Amino acid sequence: MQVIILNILFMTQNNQPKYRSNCPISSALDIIGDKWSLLIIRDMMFANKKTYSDFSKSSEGIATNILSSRLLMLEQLGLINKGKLEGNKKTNIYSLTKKGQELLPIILEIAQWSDKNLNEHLKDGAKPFVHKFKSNKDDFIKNMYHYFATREA
Amino acid sequence: MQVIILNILFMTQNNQPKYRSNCPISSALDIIGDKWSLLIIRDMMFANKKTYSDFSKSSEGIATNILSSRLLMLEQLGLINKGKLEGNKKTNIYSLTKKGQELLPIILEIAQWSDKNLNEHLKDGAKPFVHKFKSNKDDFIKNMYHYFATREA
DNA sequence: AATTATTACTTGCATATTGCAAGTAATTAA
DNA sequence: TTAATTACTTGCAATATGCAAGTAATAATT
Repeated sequence: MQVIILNILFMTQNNQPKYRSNCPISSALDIIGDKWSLLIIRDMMFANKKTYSDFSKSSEGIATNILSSRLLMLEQLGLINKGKLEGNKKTNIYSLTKKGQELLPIILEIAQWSDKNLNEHLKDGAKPFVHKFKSNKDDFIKNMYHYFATREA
Repeated sequence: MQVIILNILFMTQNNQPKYRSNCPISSALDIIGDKWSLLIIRDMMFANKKTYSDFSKSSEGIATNILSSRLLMLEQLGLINKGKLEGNKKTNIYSLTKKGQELLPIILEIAQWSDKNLNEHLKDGAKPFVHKFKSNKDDFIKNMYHYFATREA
């Protein structure tokens, strides 16, 4: 019996994550409903961050123990992969799986919501980005997926 | 100086909520980046829940103290309103503000993501709903906003 | 070859948040 | 007049998060 306790979800005896209900919204929140998971994903998507130390340098200042547990959880749930570059045995390279990449529309809708509803305190830097997303969401998302793919190669 | 401590965000001396950074994604997560806030919003949107006891009967089983603090936070941040029905001095009626209603696209994208990526354990009941959303997102959202408006009247 | 730096963590402990059970005060219903 | 409902609060235990320091392996520098 695996005893790894993840911070949000945890594994039952049969090694299945335990969800609060079978509602799709609730179940997603069991995974990404916290302050940090989506920020790690954000940094992978938009800042091309790949390594533990990359993530630990986020402007929000994630604690290393939280980072560690989140990376493990995201990996176990299949949102990210953990790998190495050849010729380097030290540095772990984290990358988004398809399942992880597909969080993009959620993140973009969040950005759009904030842009509209929280802009008293937000910097204007994200405005052109959000504006472009709004003008043609499907294209924007398609282009981002293509960008993810080319980045890997 | 107001000393109300909200569970996620908290107020500074000048009564402004304190965000971790000025990133739109991080700032939204300062508000809705927890396991419960979006579930309350979900219940208001899709189950037409309005009262404290409505919310306390969610299938995920929110604790009443958490419910209480979340309702207060959502109200203070302008995502929901608190009111009464005339002729009833007891029951509080909570309703979504525009700011709160506009979380709909986020929630729908979350539902779509779960439908695709978590469906081992999800019930099929939400499938037609998600399918309809996918077929024409803009229309779907417009119809939902219209539904919210007519419900109030 | 030896020292230093970097990377990816873990550990311990304090603080904050959540979960649970019980209690309360103000209505409203029987 | 009593009972039930509603909207909470309170106390305490359990979890999760935050912070500082430590560690082991690898890689870079001298």
